Amino acid sequence: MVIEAMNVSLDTGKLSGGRLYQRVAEQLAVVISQGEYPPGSRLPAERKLAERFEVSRPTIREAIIALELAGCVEVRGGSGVYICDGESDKLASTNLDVGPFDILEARILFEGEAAELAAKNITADELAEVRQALNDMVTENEGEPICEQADENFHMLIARATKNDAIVSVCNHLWALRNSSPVSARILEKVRQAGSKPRIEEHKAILEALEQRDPEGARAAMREHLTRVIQQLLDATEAEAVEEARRAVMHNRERFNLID
Amino acid sequence: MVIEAMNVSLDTGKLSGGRLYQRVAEQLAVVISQGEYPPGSRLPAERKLAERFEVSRPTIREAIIALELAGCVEVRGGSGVYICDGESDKLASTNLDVGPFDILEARILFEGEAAELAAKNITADELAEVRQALNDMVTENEGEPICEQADENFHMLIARATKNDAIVSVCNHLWALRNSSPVSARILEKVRQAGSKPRIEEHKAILEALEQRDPEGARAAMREHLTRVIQQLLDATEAEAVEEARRAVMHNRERFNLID
DNA sequence: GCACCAAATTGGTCAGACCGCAATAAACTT
DNA sequence: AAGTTTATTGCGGTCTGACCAATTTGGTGC
Repeated sequence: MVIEAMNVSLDTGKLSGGRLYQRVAEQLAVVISQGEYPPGSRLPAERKLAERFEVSRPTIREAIIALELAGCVEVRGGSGVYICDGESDKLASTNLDVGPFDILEARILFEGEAAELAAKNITADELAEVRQALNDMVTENEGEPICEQADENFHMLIARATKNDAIVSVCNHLWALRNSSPVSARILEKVRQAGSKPRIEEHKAILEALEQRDPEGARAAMREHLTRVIQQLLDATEAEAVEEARRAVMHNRERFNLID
Repeated sequence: MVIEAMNVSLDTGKLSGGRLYQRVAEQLAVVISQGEYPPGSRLPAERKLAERFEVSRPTIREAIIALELAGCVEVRGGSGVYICDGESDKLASTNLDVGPFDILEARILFEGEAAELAAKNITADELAEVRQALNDMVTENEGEPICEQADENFHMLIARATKNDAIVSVCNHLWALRNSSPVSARILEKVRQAGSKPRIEEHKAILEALEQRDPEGARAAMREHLTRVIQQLLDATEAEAVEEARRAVMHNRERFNLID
């Protein structure tokens, strides 16, 4: 028997992840967070859900497993799937699709302060590592992925230099947000195409401030750097006139006139 | 056709969870961590794994999804399943047991900036919500859990007032760290016993700065508040002379002489 | 009203099939 | 011989339909 696969509609636009189960999990999370199934209540049977979301039962099962691992639901064999009353924390932090502007703004605020603290606590060894990351960015500027990696290393090394695990964790979180957001991915791709050589000088300024143990200077250099990245993003997205990106632009541009 | 189900041996003793996929995921995680499949390498095909673990392919898929959500592996459609060079990324951000001092220090840096931004963007409605949260803290100061909740609400509302989802996400993350850390829980419990009335005044100062749309004042008030919390933590832990907490004290006290 | 058992419901798992993508090998072109 | 295109192979992705096991439910008889 021939099966017609992939005729799934779900044309409400692609949500996160190319995987079907992820889209279903997200939809499921939405209807749950909207209160359709209050905490403690039971979700419809897998078979019904499969019918409702127009996917097969295995897919529904996978989505439920995702929610289960996220701590949103509890599965009791033979009985049903129950919504945990564990707030919507998990849902919010997992599914929140944060735009690149928000992420960069947060990084300005946070990494600026982190750089200031790092300048006070960084060791010679760590300075060497940061310098190495900068070198990687310079020498391998053609190989995009490596450059991206070096960029992340640069910033994470500074975070680590603060000797504060919470700061490391937050920076990790921000990079994870950036990498997981589909919107971010698309916009960042455009920036990548436009080339980004001048970033080197800005990173260099940060490094020099750190080397001189200049907290204020490090903070300023970091904010300067990230502000310029935002500026570049604004230009890139404006040139493309991407619909939703444009909305973000208008929304953010006015806000950024207030910063610095 | 009649299928012989549940004749699976797996008699290596019951592992976690009654669910098959969880046991398989655990076994898989073990063989991966033992180096049988080094980071970057590819896992055998799902069909082979199903054969090896004596389960069906759907079960293997579910186990792989669990590992994927845990950040241990990456699934590339049409290609295979690859072991992530894990590093500190997912594991660290999930398991990292961050101490309360680090969290508070990060909050000083981040929430201070967030408050500054919030003062610029907060609306009248949001101000009312913040004021309500403060009231909850005052009136129900005896009921600890409610007070805790009101405290969290107070800070999260300010984060939301920035209109920046990334900031909301980060604050969420910091509170999650605080709540998930066993060390934090223990130390915070001590502080709770010592009473914490004066916090009200500090929160009030933050609210007033927000009401006056005073960015600098809001930042200062927030940092003042959190700095005092740290001070209280330091005193509480010193009085108790908790071993590891004391180490943290020594480590942090000298550092905080540099801040502000 | 209560204990008990059978049917209905639900999750758990399985086997086999088809689809589209990705990587590699083979054939072709230059 | 080197580079480019195309066919092949393998893999994950998903679907279907079935059966198993545990729970729930409703009836039944006491």
